Amino acid sequence: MPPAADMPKAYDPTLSERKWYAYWDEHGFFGASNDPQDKRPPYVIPMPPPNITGTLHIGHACRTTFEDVLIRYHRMRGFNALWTPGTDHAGISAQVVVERQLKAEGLTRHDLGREKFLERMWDWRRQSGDRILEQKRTLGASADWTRTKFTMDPEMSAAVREVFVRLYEEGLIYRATRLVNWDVATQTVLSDLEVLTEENVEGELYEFAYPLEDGGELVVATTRPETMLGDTGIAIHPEDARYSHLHGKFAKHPFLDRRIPIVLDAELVDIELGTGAVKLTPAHDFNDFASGKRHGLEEISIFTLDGKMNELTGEFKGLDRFVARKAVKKKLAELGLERGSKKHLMTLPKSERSGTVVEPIISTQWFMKMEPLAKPAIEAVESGATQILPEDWTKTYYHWMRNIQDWCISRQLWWGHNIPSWYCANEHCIVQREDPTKCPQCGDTQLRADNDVLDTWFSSGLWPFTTLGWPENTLDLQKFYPAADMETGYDILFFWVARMMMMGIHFMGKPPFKRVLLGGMVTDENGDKMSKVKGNVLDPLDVIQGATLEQLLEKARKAGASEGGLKYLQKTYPEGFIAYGADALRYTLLSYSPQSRRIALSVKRIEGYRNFCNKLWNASRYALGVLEGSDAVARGERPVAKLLINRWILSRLDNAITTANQGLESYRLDDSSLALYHFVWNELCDWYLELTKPLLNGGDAEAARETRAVLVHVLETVLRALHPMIPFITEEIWQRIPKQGVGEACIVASYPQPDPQLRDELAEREMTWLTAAISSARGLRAAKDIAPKVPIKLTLEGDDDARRALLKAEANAIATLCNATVQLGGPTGDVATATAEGVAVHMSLEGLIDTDKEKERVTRELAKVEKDLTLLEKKLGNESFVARAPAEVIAKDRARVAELTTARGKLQDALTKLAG
RNA sequence: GGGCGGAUAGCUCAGUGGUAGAGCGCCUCCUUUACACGGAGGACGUCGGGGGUUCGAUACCCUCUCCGCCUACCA
Repeated sequence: MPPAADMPKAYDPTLSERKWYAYWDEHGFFGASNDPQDKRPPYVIPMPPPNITGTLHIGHACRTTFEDVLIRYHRMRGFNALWTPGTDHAGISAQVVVERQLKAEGLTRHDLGREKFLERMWDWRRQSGDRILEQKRTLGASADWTRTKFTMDPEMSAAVREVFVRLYEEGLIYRATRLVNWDVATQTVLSDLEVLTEENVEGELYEFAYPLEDGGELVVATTRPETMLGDTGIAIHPEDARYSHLHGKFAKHPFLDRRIPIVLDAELVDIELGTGAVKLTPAHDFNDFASGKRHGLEEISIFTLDGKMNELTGEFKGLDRFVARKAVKKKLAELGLERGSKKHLMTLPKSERSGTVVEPIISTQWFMKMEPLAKPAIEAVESGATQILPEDWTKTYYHWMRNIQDWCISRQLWWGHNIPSWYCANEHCIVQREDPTKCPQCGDTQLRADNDVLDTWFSSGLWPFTTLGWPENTLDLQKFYPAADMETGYDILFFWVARMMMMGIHFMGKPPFKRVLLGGMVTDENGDKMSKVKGNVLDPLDVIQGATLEQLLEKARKAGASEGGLKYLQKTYPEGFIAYGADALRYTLLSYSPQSRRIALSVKRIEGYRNFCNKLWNASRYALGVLEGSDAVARGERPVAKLLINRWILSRLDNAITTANQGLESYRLDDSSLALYHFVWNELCDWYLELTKPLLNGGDAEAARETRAVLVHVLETVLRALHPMIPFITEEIWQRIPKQGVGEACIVASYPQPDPQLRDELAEREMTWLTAAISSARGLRAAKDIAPKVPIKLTLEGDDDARRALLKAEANAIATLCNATVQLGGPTGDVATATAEGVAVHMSLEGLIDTDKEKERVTRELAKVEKDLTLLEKKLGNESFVARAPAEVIAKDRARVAELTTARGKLQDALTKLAG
């Protein structure tokens, strides 16, 4: 392999162009190749097939990365990383996007016609599928096994139909006429989860009077005056003395020929609120509907499906519902029935799909009973059969599952699985697996198919088993059900995960996965949800490959960004992005704690990890340069080390590897990545590499040999440890390392494992003394403003024999790192003194003018020591503490007191000298 | 109204019953032979307020305030 010489001085983030693939055979043996054309059988496609789709969102980048790290880790541990990754389900986003496109063109799907609309849906899905594929590939996804299927594939459709019919036969799916949420723009029913509420909309609480049959009037209040056209009752509270005489009487509808009964309803009416009398519109309000059922009131629908007034509304017929609101108010005013109006803050239910105000209407729809399905799904989590991580979410899961309502599964859309039901002339409903030719009840052959389709989440909820060939008992099904991990965002815990749990348990007898890993939602750096309209969407490809502002604007425009969105882009990224590389983006995404619900992705942070990659790159260049021409070779085993720094770095390496493994095993990838980051930058680069320099140039051949052996081992090992997170750069460097018997590529090498035997506590303790001495000396140099080039004279003093021995042994290293001449002993002559970790460093001030600055510095240091000392002495003087605190805590504090006391003495001496 | 979460350095966030951590930002110095995408040094926190438990609380319990998210309802 080419050595360091051909490595550019700066890390090139675009090296992700060079990619290594893993393959495996039937024995689970992993091999590797950097030739994408390599088709050694049984070659496993390293990428999902191109027929996938989904939203374009950096959230997917996050999940792809998380998943890929786990895959790579498992592979390196030697497990067959047969993985069942999350699918991109087939629905909602595509419909929203295409419908938005149509809206922009001034069209609705009805203008386009069913066939053309579906064509357009497929087009969009193909495009977005290609795009996601590209994103995943660029990010380095290396799945050994993918199982991504499109829920609209024909075989899926057959499975969906089977599920529907079975649930119908079991009585879990039924047809009912109920009040449902209706979207008047797209003309479909919505499930509760698809209705969004807009907070604190300023509305009007309008009051008007119903004339009573026996004379007089009853004043009611409403935020929706037009619904009075559908009023069939007025409710009063049974204990309301103001109105009790009206019970059983009737009001007269002012415009329509209708008698309106006055009923008592303690459940609905709040005496304090409004006028204390409630108009009832059972056909258009959920509470009124319930109240209407209690009192047997008529349900009169007054809207058409597109949100206009229907033929039952007399003169208002044909008006849009909001126009009708004004017209009704005008008419009431003319009749002298208006009784006032107040401003009223309320929440407005809107359709997630179209953004229009949702209208409750009475409609016949398909429903699914949820309670019998939810119960075992709750039990699965309670028993631990399925674990939700982070665990906080289990509470939310239980809460939702325990309060679950029946699910309206039919939609009046054109994109989705058809509901396998048919109706004859007598309105008999037929549900069966094969298309029927005649009605089994009346023999009618003129059958009409149900035009409705199923809610997207119905088929998505079946995904864990239908993609594996269900209802056939295939090998795949036996092998891959249940999956180990389900990795997704918490925002679809209810939509998708909960439904997969219920359906999986119902049809397969066990929950579909052992763990549910919920990641946070990726937002922009202000914590706002990414939205194409707002222009704050970060495309992973732009971050990885770089993009100019013009490119960003162009892309945003295409995606339908608003003017404000474009301005946001211009302001936030005036220069566009430079290429940060896939490794940097991956490392950034991993560094966020999975506990947090929000991942406020910041470009600065990505830059920080790009810098880390550069650091690693250059550390490797140094190491490879040092190794050149030597016989040092990495063998995957720890070399024997006698020298302090070598023993120390090996011990610290083991520490980092321990934490990395723990993190990977507990899905705390943030812990793993932080531990390795810290090891590489703050231990390997800041200390070890610097300390190898005096050893390698010191003329001691054995020391240099040992150091090279350790250096190559540490570098090779840490690259393997980092590989799952930053695969591109680690593979690139790893291929250049002189090594023997550690495999053909990092992607298939083994993951370093911790070994408690490798810990060297003595070395770690001694190293704290050494670094303390060096840092103290550097601090003194900085405090006295002595340029690095000017050599200084240091006298080192240890509190005990162990420290004195260490300082003596490492005098040469200290001299090199501090550009100093070093001797041991107490302070002589004019010196500046610093102490830490039981090590005092005296810097000679000969030839330097003594300044007040030095006094100031020592005084400050002394004050700090004394403050700590006072605190500790007070603590140790507390009898309760000494009596009750654990012995080791007390011993630790006592040792610290001793150390601080010595330090105080030295500093006081120094101060006296300065004064004298 | 109900549920869940959060409040820690200027910003974004980790964390722990034993005298506070990271990244970015800030200040000073340095182009030293791996790295200026760098190095050395430095400043900065009554860990939201108030109670309690404890020898000891930022951490555990209670309470208040503020902020998110989810959910129900508002004639």
